[in-house]
Amino acid sequence: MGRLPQTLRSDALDNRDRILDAARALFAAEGMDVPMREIARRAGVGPATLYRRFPTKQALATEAFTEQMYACHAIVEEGLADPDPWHGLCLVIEKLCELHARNRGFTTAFTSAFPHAMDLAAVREQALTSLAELARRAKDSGRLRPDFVLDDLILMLMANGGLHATSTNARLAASRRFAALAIRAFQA
Amino acid sequence: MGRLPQTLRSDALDNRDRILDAARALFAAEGMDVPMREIARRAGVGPATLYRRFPTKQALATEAFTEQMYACHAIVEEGLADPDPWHGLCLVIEKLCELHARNRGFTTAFTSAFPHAMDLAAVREQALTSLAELARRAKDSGRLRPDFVLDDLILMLMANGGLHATSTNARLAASRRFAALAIRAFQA
DNA sequence: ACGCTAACGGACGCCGACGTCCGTTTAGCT
DNA sequence: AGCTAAACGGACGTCGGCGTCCGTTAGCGT
Repeated sequence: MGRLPQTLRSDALDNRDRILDAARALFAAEGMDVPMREIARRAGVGPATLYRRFPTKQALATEAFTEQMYACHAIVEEGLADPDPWHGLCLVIEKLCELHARNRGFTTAFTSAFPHAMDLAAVREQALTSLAELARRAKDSGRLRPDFVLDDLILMLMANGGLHATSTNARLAASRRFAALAIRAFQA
Repeated sequence: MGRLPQTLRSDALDNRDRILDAARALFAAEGMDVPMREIARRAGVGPATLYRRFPTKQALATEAFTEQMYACHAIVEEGLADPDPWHGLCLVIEKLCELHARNRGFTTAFTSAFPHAMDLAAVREQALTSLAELARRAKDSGRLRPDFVLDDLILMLMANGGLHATSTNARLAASRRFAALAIRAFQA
């Protein structure tokens, strides 16, 4: 039972990065159902190389979206740092909707697609905790409806994912209007 | 160039009905991406028979959803008949959301999937006209926000389609909560 | 009852995506 | 420079859905 080397060769590492770049671009533009081979093609590698690094599409997606996941976290923290909690919450809603609108695939991966928690679950939970805290403060400030629950926001984010449109710009516009409506629904 | 008979034989007509039933059931439950063959299997016919009646999936969907389309129309008319226009509009929103939640496929067919207007366009337009009238009255009554536009409602319906869930019941629950939020967003 | 033909459905070939194997290339170390 | 094993990628077999052809069945009119 020989030990595998933990350190990738330089060319292998380079290919890995190119694969992730390609995956991110294609997932964002086309959604989660792009063929694995197209990602490989775009990255300039053979299918075998892709499968060697990421045995399954979920593994690839998990890796590709950690970046976006941390972006979500950052957005929430930023909102939490806002002196006006209601204003912070509004910013969070707007920015999260925009982020999701820019990434066709991220939304589906985030909400339904991957039932079993891809490793991002931890970050997700942390973000949710911060979000709950932000909501509590906003509620205290009297601007957020007292009967608001966190699930309402999650529901809205999931619904935001239903805004299909061929062009990214159209999706962005729809998403912005939707965020505005969501905010109106939440305010006291 | 022989003339084709305009009248279907009795067994053919029977099969046609069974195909439509199967299609409606499967489209509602599984969404628009069920294989044609599964519809045929469920209807108890061969693939050839299915393709003979409906050369394309869109043709089948168009026929299968006319019923739902008229249901939409009826819902809007019912809302229009309500003495309280705001209450009527709320009912319309709730019922439309529920209808879409019950039919996984209808939403996608209705919103984005079929770019070129399936024959239902006429009914759709008529429903939209009635809806605009209802909105006008609701606005006059002062309960609906003055800056409401019809597109906002369409946006919400599209977003409602993003509420994925494995079970129909879960989807229904989510849809109801969503409808309530939408109504809150719209009221003055 | 019988024949004509509409209608049926099993079977076929095609295609695109999948995941893997294996002969070839090349990075990295001496 | 030369060697070794890590890494590559083209090629392969499989699978599932698609749309069609053609030999068989059975409705309907006489």
